Amino acid sequence: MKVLSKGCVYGLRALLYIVSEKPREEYVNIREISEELDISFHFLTKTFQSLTQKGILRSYRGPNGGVTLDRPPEEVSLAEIILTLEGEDFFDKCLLGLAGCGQAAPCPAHEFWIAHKAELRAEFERTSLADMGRKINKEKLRLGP
Amino acid sequence: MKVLSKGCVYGLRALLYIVSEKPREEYVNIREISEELDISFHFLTKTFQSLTQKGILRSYRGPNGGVTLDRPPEEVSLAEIILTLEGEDFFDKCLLGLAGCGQAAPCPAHEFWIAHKAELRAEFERTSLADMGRKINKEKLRLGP
DNA sequence: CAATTTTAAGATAAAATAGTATGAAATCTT
DNA sequence: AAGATTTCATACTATTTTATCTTAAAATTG
Repeated sequence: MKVLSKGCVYGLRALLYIVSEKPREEYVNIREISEELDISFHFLTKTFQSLTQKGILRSYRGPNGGVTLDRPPEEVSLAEIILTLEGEDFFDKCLLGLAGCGQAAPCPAHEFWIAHKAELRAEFERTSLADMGRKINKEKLRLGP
Repeated sequence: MKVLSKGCVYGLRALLYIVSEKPREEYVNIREISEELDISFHFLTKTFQSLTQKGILRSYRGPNGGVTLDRPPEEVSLAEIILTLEGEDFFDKCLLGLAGCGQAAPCPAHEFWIAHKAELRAEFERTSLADMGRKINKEKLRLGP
């Protein structure tokens, strides 16, 4: 049950690194993060662009530039990060992948699947970056899959 | 949030077709199912092999051969079908895809993710093929994604 | 024995995902 | 102002996964 794409996981790990290792408001060099977490620099760069556009990160170009959280980590939910990196329709998919599935023509799994997705979304909404940062296991952040 | 592979979805749709359209114990021609549901015959064939090996389906070769449910649909859970077609480790994966994540070295999402997977699994366990068959929307079964 | 139908394994193709390359724009240092 | 640094943006390539097709074998029927 692979739920998140690699890009999304990279983004999450990187955000957790920033939250747990760096002072708030300090611009962190992307190259440093990529080396520290063993993630391709250019790939991470792309992921960060989406997070910057969404207002989760703030960026600064030029020497000593980098990225930093644009808001306190308490105000960034896991849901927002995932929706940004996986697409806003993340929670809208039918379990059986049927395009026409919906209130009007529900698939046999529609009812319970919709309830289940709502629960999951709520859980993701109430989990903030700060919450996750607190639970972090620093050694593990850098270990890939 | 794509959770199931196409093979798994095909298998489910095909099982639902058998349950809802055919008398119990009657061998159904695989080619017929593949044409009726617009699924590649050979692909479906492979999927059915797994279901047969698992004892969900029973098969019969030769003229008028085919597949039929090996057990009453009340006794086949959605969980069993999914575990068969997606692999037995379906519910064991870390949200962040970290190989080392577990009780000993939990990732920041470990706790709630494990609870969530358990719930989902329970839901899948108590949903039977018969339950789903009852909710079926015949036209929709054949529409692809 | 000939026709039919599932089983099985391997090759091929298509799609999705991941990663790379390049150059432009912004900012800093001198 | 010039040159260095660093993010931004887009386009391209490679890899992996998923899906499909090909071929041939085994079982069953008539």
